[in-house]
Amino acid sequence: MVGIKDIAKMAGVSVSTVSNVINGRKNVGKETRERVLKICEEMGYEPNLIGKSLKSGKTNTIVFNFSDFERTFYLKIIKGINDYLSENGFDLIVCTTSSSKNFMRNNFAGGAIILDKKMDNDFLISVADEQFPIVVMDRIVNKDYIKSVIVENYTVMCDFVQSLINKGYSNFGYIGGIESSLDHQERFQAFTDTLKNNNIPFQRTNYYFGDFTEESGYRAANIITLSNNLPEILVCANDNMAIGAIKALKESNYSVPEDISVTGFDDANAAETYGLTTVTIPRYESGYLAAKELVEMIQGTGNNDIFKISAKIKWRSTVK
Amino acid sequence: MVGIKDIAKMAGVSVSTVSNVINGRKNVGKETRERVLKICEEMGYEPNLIGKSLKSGKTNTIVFNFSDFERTFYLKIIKGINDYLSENGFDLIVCTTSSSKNFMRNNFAGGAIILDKKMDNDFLISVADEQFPIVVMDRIVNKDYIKSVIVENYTVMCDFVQSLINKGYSNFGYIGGIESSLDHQERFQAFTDTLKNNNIPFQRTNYYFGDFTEESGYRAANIITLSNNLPEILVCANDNMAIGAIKALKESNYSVPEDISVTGFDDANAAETYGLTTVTIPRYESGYLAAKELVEMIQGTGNNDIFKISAKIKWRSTVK
DNA sequence: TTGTACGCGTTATCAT
DNA sequence: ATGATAACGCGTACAA
Repeated sequence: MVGIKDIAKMAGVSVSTVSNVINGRKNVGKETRERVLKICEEMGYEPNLIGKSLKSGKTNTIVFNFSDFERTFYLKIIKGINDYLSENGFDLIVCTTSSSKNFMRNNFAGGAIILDKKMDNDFLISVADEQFPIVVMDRIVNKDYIKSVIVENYTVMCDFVQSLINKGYSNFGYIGGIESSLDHQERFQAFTDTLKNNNIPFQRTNYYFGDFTEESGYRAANIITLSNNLPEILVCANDNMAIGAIKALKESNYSVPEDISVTGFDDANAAETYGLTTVTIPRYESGYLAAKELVEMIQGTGNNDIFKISAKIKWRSTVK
Repeated sequence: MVGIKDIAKMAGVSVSTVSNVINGRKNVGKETRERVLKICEEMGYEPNLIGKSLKSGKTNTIVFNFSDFERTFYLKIIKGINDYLSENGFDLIVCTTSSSKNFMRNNFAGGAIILDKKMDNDFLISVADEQFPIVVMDRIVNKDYIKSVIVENYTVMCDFVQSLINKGYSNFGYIGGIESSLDHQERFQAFTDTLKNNNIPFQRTNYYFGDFTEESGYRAANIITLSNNLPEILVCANDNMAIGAIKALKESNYSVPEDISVTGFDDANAAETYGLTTVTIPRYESGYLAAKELVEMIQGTGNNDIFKISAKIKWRSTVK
């Protein structure tokens, strides 16, 4: 590995001169500057990030933390983040939780975007400061230098359910889950609130449990077909469960949407294949905006208000 | 940020003693050890990786480089890599090309796994050495300390086509593409070689061009339906094109596989939905094995023979 | 314009 | 058993 020292030796100057040349300072003679640059070129010199960040305490590296390898839309978020950061001269490193913590504690990185729920709030609160701001996605953390970027589930879900009511649906079933994520709580709250505002009853017996996998939606729908009270429409907390439900319903010879309508949430890749009516979350854009908010905090122009991303209803064929 | 120095001050000992405690050396008194550990705990001390690798010149960090955000199976590869590395005490950072280069040039990282084709061979050859071995996926680079991990396309494709011939097919169509990736070259070579070995003619007019997107498969199949020579079976170079072709065929009222059979390659997520007969590539395993090979090179027990991953035929309903 | 000395966090070596 | 110090690669303040 060729370092600043080697260059200095070859150019017959001191390391500080090399450092000055590399960092574009003007206190170097033209002839010396050119000679040093030429040698750097020839030797393929690249500054050592370790030495650099060790000394300066500054860095252009951003950490993105995630861990759910099942959700393919995470790639879209990463792409959004990557695009904004590379447009703005930052390096991105993507890590899972344990590695992320390593890179967040030293001043190796200049900020982080956190998606993984396994990354606990206490840790984030302990490391976030002016020198290391953090953006958290899909959760809310109230602390200086921590900004929350969340999907506006509540509003869109209210709109969605209201639209369904306007279409004439009144007998609703819901497949949710035990998972108490903020996302899901909001979706379900919006669901019940909107029904209540329209004086439409919703009985707890019409709430079915899943775990957000296709398999669990399949099981839930099989149970529903065995009940003597088939809802007109089955609202599912995500697409995977909705698709599982559709499979089960078809196997039991129910037509969708003629006999029963089904909706999802996420607009996963498979949603289009099944013609599933669902809610599109702008994943790429949310990554891009999260990165933008982070960079603004780093540059001192940001704030830590909650940033809400709006979603859109995607009407397809599983609803009449 | 709390460092070894702070701990030393609080415990009233020297930094060396703290270092010795942290690194589990036995030359420390029991009472001192306990006191230091307690303070570390209280202060939330974590060793600084930068200082560590600055001193030792060694690192447990591995770079994984990729950039194609469209291929969702990349997540499976990453998971495979991540699992092996975390089981073996390495940290993984995932970056796109430009950032990757930054982290590969200093001794910040101890090795790299390269998937992105944009990362040119010349660069890889220039940085790979004993201190920084590299695993390349889906390409072959002949150089010490660079190991190639590739999917064994040729053999499985030969088996696949031979099985189809054994089933009685003899009039083949092929949707390939201009992309001259090693992967695709091998698949097509295996296709033509196997036909030739069986004395089955394949005319160039039965080769249709796509660009590996669903859309291009759709267009290609529409052209095929307009020809007066519908093949018995349409072999596609990947699943996306096969699915596009199936959609086009169905829209033209051809039944699959009754009127025409279709095969893909990849076993993408949607393949199961369409009942597509295809070839499964063990993505997770290939990531896991790539990481394993890299770690072995780092530990000096590896070699740079080409590592071939075998794929399996997945028979579904689009073939008779 | 150039060079010297120091500090960043850690570990290894040598001394006490 | 414990401590003092040099070293890693770089940037920078300050001296020459």
